[in-house]
Amino acid sequence: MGIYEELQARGLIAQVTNEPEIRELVNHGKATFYIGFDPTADSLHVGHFMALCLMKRLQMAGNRPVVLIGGGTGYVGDPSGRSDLRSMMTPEIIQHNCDCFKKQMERFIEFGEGKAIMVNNADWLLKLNYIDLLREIGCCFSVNNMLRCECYKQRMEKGLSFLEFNYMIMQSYDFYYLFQHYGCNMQVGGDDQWSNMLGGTELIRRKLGKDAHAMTITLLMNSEGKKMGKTASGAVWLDPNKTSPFEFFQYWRNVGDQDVLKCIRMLTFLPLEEIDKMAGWEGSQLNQAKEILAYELTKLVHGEEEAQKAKTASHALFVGGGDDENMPATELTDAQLADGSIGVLELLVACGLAASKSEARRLVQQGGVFADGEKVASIDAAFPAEKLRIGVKLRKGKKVFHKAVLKA
RNA sequence: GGGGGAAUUCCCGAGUGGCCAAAGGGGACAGACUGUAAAUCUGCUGUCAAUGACUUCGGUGGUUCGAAUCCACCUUCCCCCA
Repeated sequence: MGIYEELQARGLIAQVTNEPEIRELVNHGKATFYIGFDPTADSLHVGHFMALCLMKRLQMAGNRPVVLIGGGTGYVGDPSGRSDLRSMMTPEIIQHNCDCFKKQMERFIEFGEGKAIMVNNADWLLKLNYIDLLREIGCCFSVNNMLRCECYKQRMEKGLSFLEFNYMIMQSYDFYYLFQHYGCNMQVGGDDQWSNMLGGTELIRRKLGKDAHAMTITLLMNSEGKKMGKTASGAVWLDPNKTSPFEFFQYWRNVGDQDVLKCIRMLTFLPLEEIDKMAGWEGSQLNQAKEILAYELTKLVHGEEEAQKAKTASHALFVGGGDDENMPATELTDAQLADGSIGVLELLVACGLAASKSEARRLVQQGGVFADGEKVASIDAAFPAEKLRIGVKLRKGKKVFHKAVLKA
């Protein structure tokens, strides 16, 4: 089984420009492919992670990865999959985000001589001259065709600025540039990038009369058709300071039944035979699959040690015992106490379990708050200093645990 | 450049002088049921020293006893004409 077949079996390939040629290319390690990452935040998220994994798989099969950091395209902003205008980022923020991306990527992909390379499109895009670009590249694009692209169609009602309209041209130019300077013959990206990527292959064909390829990765959707890797409070980040390994673990531990196998197949590096065995699992046995998924992913992103810790903590909290070693905790100071104790409401807010005291009040009144295993019955409940010094284990709802400790 | 419309709470969306902290839906959160899943039902969803008070309907001023609602200007967006 070649790498192409494996990717297919894992459900990772969404669309390709020319299947036989791409199959030939990647199965024989003859592809030099690039994936672009726009510095839209100061950490990578799950979507990026999928792309990096794909990169790694292709690299293991002998192909050469090129990581493109969008230091230049970040100035423009990709309208794909967006219903509104992206807020414009300052050069400082873009630079900062680029640096953060670089650091995180080095954990997943090996860079260096004969290995992966990293380039930044700021190096060539920022130098472009408007008139030259229009004459050289602009003439190759049909506005009529561009407007037919899905990524713009969605924006025709809400408004699309000329700035964003140019994103496709920038991305196409990247491919054109990499094709010439790095021998890059394939672009890989999320499925929402399809039209932007075709812009590149088209440009190469028109300008150079040569064929380049494009392959898109299936977007990871849950059974409700929503993009995975998002929580109510935002993306699931790879940066442990933004999404702790425990939270990361729990996110995957809690995916729906219908989505577990798909996630394992697409995201982990477990052998396919092993995954196929799980396909028959049902009911509570599927719970095991979720743990495997959570463990494997946490291991990939945060390392084996953190994965083990997260798993242990999860077991302690949900299966029983009372191990609170890896529970998220908040340290209180004497200043937060009044008359040697602190009320539940204040405590919940201090620990970040409630956004306001009103919310805390609601939680307690609805019976959703537990302290050391006991339901907190009244909003007037208070915790004395002696108790806090030992540590109070708080539970909000069924799944949110937090420890509050008074600093000695 | 000319004309017409729009902006409401996390999102969609009602509200055209007092009965508005603002209908309805979605989401989120909590309870019951469960397997840390899904479905379902219930509650809840601005803040606070909480039968009350305070802040919020794009922004800034104004009219009024009283403004999400009326007026002026500004900002952003949409539609039509060029």
